[in-house]
Amino acid sequence: MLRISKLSDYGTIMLAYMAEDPEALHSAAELAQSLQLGQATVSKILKALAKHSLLTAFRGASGGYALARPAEEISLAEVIDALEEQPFGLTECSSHEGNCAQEVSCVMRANWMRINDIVRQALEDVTLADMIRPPVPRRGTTQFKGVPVTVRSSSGNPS
Amino acid sequence: MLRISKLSDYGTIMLAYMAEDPEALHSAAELAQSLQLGQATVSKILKALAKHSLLTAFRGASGGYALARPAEEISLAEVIDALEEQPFGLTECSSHEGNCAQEVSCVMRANWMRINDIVRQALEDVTLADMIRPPVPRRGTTQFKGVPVTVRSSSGNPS
DNA sequence: CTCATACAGGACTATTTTAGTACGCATTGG
DNA sequence: CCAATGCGTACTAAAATAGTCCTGTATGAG
Repeated sequence: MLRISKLSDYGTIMLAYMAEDPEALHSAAELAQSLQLGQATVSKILKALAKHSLLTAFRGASGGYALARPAEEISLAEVIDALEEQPFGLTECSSHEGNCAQEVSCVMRANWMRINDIVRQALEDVTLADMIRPPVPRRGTTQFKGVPVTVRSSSGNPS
Repeated sequence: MLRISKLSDYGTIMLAYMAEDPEALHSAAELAQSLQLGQATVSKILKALAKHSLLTAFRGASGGYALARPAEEISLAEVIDALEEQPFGLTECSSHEGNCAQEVSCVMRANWMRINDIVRQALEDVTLADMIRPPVPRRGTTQFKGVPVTVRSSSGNPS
């Protein structure tokens, strides 16, 4: 379908949870407990996130995980990249080229890729910090209506 | 992952194929032949599309299918709606409410829904007519209206 | 120094989803 | 009438996903 995997979903929730207390070290056990998820599963997700440098792991007794970066700098796209198996792309064709049997499908590929970009961008424009913030119908400027999200341009000197 | 099903992919291709010759009646056999797909599969997809009024079916000898509407009026969102099982939504939570065990996840739901809207919109903005048209790098026409994809924002300001 | 705790990495199993096929029924043009 | 073609549904097969477990390594506490 058109849905992120449960692992990514969990991962987002876990990261959001950790983002609310970025200083603390969170162990797999704690997270599993707090979020009511299987410990083995939580552990698996944490490992993947650490491997992709979204989390920093501390081993040993009283170890655990902490966000590797501020929540404002972690986008959903990164989380998904870390936890989904397949590359990214709405269609198979959009991720790897080559095996289109038909011309029509090849013509469409470029179009799919453009749609992909839009989705991708939407995911990149939202950070963990945004996710734990109450709904915000609009904040300063358009929140993430396909445009600027982490808005700091209200004051006149964006970039 | 984050990918439409093969059925939707095929469906899009099939519709695009038909859109190139909207007057003609296309039988399942013909499509299977032309697009090199299994006839049973093609047939299954056609049925679903007809059921959702994207195609009009003609039974009996020398029957077949034809687009129910001009290609300009059929969006990818409709195709996907017709061919995907689950409702639509990047997360489970965004489609049906209720079972969030945690507060964090509930706070996030609204945010996911916004992201959903963006994706949805991107899919609604593209029609079959667009898909069979060559790549079209340009924006600002009626092509991929609405959603500017070029925005940036991944700069976090963690203060 | 030793041990319990906690992460690392990988293999494995179970479950769920998706893809693909089959088959009997209904419709219709020739 | 009958062969072509769609209709509906049930079923099977394959693949992807989710979830578990085991063995190894690091490290803080006692």
